[in-house]
Amino acid sequence: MKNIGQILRELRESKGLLLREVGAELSLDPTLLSKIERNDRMPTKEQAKSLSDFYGDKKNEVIIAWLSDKLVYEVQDEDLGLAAMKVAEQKIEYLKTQKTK
Amino acid sequence: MKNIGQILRELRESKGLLLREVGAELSLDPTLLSKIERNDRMPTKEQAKSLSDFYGDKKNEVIIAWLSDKLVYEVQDEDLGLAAMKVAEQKIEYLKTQKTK
DNA sequence: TTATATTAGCCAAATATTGTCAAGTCAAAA
DNA sequence: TTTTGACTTGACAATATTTGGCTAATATAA
Repeated sequence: MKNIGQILRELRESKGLLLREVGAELSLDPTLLSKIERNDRMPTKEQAKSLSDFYGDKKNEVIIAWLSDKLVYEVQDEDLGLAAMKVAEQKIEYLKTQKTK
Repeated sequence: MKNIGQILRELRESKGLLLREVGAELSLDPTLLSKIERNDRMPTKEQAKSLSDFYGDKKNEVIIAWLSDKLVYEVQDEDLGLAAMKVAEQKIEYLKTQKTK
């Protein structure tokens, strides 16, 4: 159950790349990427997208980690967070059935 | 599976109150409350709190609807939204076990 | 019609997020 | 020990988003 930062750091290191190398490739300031990998900054949607593309495999894993981290952040200090999460799940499932109509 | 706006409107109408009456009670501009009840604006945490307090019963229901709506909003047009939601749930459950230590 | 309730549009103020720079730490190489 | 290179940190300006609330429009009912 990894967070987006961990995943990105592991992916980068597994390829032996430097922050500045990935940064150059994606026009992303290396210090910003550093923050992202330490979960100090949340990547924007575009950043998450281009990072997941860049690392090729595990695209969905990256996006899911990013999205789920945002969700956790949203309810992190709410007593009813978990309950709300379950309701939200049902709402999404319901919306899905609606869309197919 | 109601959204926050529906719930608030139903609660208000069930008590026969006007937007301006509830607004006056909570120092909330009636036009803002109108937007909230139509899901045009998301109430702030404080507004959600004071509204749930105001309506007394169903406090948790109001808060859960509010939080879950925010969560749904966060992933609404993401293909992986539901998958991310499930991961987020696990992350929260994990964080809970950590806190009790 | 007139009065009252609600909704819609708009925009300024407040708040939050983002990108970037300069300075800092740390470890390994020279 | 000094230097080098990779990364981290803190601060701040630029941007973007959210919020509150005004005025005007619309609806509903007497």
